[in-house]
Amino acid sequence: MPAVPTARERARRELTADILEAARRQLAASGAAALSVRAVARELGLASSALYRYFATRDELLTALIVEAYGDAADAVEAAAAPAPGRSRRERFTGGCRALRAWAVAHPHEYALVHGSPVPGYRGDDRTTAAGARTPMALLAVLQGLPAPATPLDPRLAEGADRVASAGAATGADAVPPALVVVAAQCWTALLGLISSELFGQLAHTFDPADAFADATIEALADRLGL
Amino acid sequence: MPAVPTARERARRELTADILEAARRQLAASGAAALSVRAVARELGLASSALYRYFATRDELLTALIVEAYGDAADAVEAAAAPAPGRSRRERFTGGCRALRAWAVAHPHEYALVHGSPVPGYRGDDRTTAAGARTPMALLAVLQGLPAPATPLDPRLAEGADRVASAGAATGADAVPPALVVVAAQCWTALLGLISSELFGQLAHTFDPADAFADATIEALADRLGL
DNA sequence: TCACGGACGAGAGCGGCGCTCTTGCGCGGA
DNA sequence: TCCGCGCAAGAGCGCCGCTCTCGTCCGTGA
Repeated sequence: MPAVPTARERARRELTADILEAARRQLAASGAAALSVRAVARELGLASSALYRYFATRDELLTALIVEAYGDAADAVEAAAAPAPGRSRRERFTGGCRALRAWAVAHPHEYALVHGSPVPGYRGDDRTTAAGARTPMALLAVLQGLPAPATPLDPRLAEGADRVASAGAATGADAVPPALVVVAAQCWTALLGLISSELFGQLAHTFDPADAFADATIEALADRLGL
Repeated sequence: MPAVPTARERARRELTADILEAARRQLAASGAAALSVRAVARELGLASSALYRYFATRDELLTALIVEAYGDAADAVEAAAAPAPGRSRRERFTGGCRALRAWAVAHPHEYALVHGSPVPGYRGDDRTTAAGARTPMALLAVLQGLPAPATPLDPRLAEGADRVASAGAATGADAVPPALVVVAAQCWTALLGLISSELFGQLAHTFDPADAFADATIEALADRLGL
């Protein structure tokens, strides 16, 4: 590994980035199922077989996009949920939630890719699960130092709550009581349900457009967390 | 339309049913994206072109399966949420929610078909939205006669709540105060989020297996509705 | 400096897909 | 009885993911 990369290495890196960019564009335009290796190659003026030197499989290309999407969403949420002067804990939480919804509305295909039905046959690997943990952990970090809810912890949930807490400890999101971790997880699934329902048309002809409904729901989640 | 169907008509009906059955089997085995007209035809010993006399398009076949899936889920939920001697309102609600989750766990591909990311390019039509309304309406009907929650109705949500209420009036699910309709809709999206998170692997390495987590979440929803 | 190995892109090709069109056949209403 | 329509089959089009082979050219070690 030389300090100065060879022309080959530079070219490889650049072409890899170009492929990802074209794939990203196709994903945003038409969704994951419509993303085809051949179309990406066409857009780049390459033979489709050439792409397989960079991504062994369509699934690998998709995995790269999934990791990217998780990262984009997490960036937005972390920025909105970060501590800031004059920003209350409740505002950090609701801001983070709203940021995730806004990102999802702006990037529906990317959201569907990571939080919709898994692409058939696709096995999430460590890269994707790690990338996917960032956003919920950012929201969990907001709850640090909050008192446990009045309702005691269901013993059947203790193991899961500990797993979450220990995962959060690595990212500084420890010191959240297990019973609160459970409530937080419930709020997390509720938030995903809210966004998915809106994007996937479950709210058709009811609360549509859904801005007010989303805001009200997020406030209700904050209430439930005691924020 | 004769009282006695001709042999042609009988044959057409039977073959249509056979096609749906084979498609159902493929869906359950491999998911919606893997369902192919050609494979269904192969299973039935037909030329693939013959199937297009019965379903003009792969999407139409998928639509029929979607309507079926909605119906199956609604049957299960309605049975569990129906009034019964010695069954409290809370039990009807939580039973209905648990029934939906149980159906989803038993039929993950069907659940993904109706509540996952929409099949790209697929436009839900009136048939699917009508079929999809049955389950939430069954749960809403449980709330008939319940008092409105303490928090007043957000005026921005009044229109949507009215739409839901008027849709529910046709199915006997009227007499639910608008503010409660909003909370019910929030619980509905939360329930979908709970089930989707479990099925689509968002809970991986945390609350997995998710039975206890699901039960606790459903009880929390009942609490929130004042049941 | 040169020769060789390996990375590279192009092209042909395989099997599968959704979907269309044509062809020939047999049922059923006039 | 005879004609028309519904029907299944087959060929075919353009797409897909993926593989293999082949000629080329870069980069490195001798």
